[in-house]
Amino acid sequence: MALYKEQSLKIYNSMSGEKELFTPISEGNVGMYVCGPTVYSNVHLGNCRTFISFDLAFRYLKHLGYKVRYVRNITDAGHLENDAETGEDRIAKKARLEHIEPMEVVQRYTIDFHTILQKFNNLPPSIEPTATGHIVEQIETIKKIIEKGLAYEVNGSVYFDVFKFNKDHHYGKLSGRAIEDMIANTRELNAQSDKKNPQDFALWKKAEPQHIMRWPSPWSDGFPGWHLECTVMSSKYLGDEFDIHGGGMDLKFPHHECEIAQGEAATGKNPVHYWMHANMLTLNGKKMAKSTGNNILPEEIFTGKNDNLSKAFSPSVARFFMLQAQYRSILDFSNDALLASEKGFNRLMDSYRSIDQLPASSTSSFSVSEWKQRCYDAMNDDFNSPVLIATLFEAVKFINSVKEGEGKITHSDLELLKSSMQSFIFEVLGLLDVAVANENSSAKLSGTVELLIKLRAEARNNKDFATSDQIRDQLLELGIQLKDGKEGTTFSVD
RNA sequence: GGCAUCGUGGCCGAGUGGCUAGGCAGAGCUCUGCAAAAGCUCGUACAGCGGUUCGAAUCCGCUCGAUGCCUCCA
Repeated sequence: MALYKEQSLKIYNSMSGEKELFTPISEGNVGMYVCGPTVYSNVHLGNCRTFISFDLAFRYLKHLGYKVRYVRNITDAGHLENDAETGEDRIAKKARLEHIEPMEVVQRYTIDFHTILQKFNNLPPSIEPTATGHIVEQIETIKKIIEKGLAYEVNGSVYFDVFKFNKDHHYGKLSGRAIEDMIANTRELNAQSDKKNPQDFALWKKAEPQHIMRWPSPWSDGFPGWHLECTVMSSKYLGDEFDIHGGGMDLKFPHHECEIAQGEAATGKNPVHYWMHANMLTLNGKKMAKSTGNNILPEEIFTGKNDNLSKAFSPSVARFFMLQAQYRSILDFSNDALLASEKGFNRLMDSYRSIDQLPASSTSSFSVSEWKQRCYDAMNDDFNSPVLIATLFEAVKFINSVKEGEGKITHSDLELLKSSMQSFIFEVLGLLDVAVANENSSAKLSGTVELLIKLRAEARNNKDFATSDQIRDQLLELGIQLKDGKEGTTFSVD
C-alpha cells in the first residue's frame, strides 16, 4: 500500500490562508509547477532557498509514493526591467555589457543554476521548459484571451484588461487585494502609456528596433509578457487545472495573480488547487536580491570567500541550515547560524554512521515505531522540516545512549531505526554525507588513522602519554579528531 | 499611504489555548592518565499595554518595532 494512504499530508494554501488536507486531482499523481529563475546572472543563495524548499516538497511527495510531475521553467526571454513602456530587458543588457549574444547569457547562467542546485543535492525537475521554446503556445493563449474579450491590442502590443476581467472574477484574490485599493495606490505612470489602465499587464510587447530577442506574431515582431509563460507551460504539461503551484513569496503579486487571471480568462477554470509560497532568505535583515546587491553567492559559501563568512561551509551544511527553518518563515543568514548548523549537522551524521556498531538487546528502551510516526507527523504538517530535524535529534540522543551502554534496542528496532534515519536524512531532507561521499578517496586515510589509533592505544597502555598525546593533538591540528568511546576509538575528519 | 507577514531565552529557530521542541553557546556532574567525544542534570523565554478565559506565547483590541509586496526579483 502506498504510504500516502497512511499519512495525511497538510499543505498551507496561500489562497485560503489555511493548512488544508492535500488531495490530488488524480489519486496517486501530483502535478507541481514552480516558477524558476530568470537566467541573466548567477543564482544567489536566496534563490536557492526557494528551490530547496520545493525540492523538499518534491522529495517528500515522492517518498509518500506519489507519482510526481515537477515542472519548473527557465525564463530565458528578455523581460523589461520595469513596467515602463520602453526600456531594456535584463538579458539584453547583460549581453551588451559582456559583448555576447543574449542566448549566450541564457546558456551561461542556466548552467550555473543547474550546477549550483546539483551541489545542494536538489533533484532535477521532471520537465524544465523554457519561455523561448514556447512562443507559439503563448501566442495561441493570447489569441484565446482576446477572443474572450479580455485583452486588447494597441500599437502592436497586447494587454490584459484587468478591469473587465474583474467584473466576473476577483483579480487580487490570492494576495488579498481589492482592485479599488490598487487604483487608489497607483503611482504616476509615464503619460505615453498604451494601457487603458495602469493595472493592465502586457501579454505581448512590440519590440523596439534595438531589441534583439524578438519573434513574429499576429500583432507585431515582439516578445511575450513575463506572466504568460508560466500560465502556458503549466497548462501544457500539467493541464488547465493542476495540484500545486509554488514560487517565492515575492511572486505572489503581481506575477501569480496575473497567472490566475490569464488561466481563468483562457480556460474559465481556476488553474491551481494549492498555492505554496516560500519565504525570503535575508542577509543583514534585508531581503537578498540581485537588484540591490544585498546577496551572497552559493559559491562564496563553499569557498568561504565572502566578508560575512569566517570559513567555508559545505553545500549540505548550508542546506541543513535552511531546512532548520520552516519554508514559510523568513530566515536570516549569518555566519554564527551556519557555524551552529555545521556542528549539529556533524553530530547527526556521526550518530547515523554509528548505528551499525550498536549492540542489539532483547528489549528496546525507545519506541522506534512511535518515533518514526512522529517524523512523518512533522513532515505531514506542511513540510515542517525543523520539527523533523528535532525529532531526528531525539534518535541521535538515543543512539548515543545505546553506545554508552545506557539505552537498549532490539535487532528489529535497530533495522527500523537505521532504515528510517536513512530515509529521512538522505531521501527526504536530501542531505549528503560528506564522509561517505569521499569514502573511496579516504580509504587510505582511514587506514592510516586506524594505524595511529592503534599506536596511540599501545602508548597509553605503556603509560607513555607524551607519545599518545602527541598523536592525538597533531591529528587534531590536521583536522582529524579522535573520539574515545566505550567500544574503542573512532575518528572524524573536518 | 494600502495590503500582508512577523516580533520567542545569549544566538538560530519550532510551537497557535493547559502537558511549555530542537540545534549552537554556557554551567555542573559522569566517563578519561589529562582532554576531546559521548551521557546525565540545569537554564523557564515568548515586544509592550489592555481584554476574553478557570487558564494565553498561543484568541481579540490597541501601541511600538521589523520585514515583504504595491515597479524587475525566488
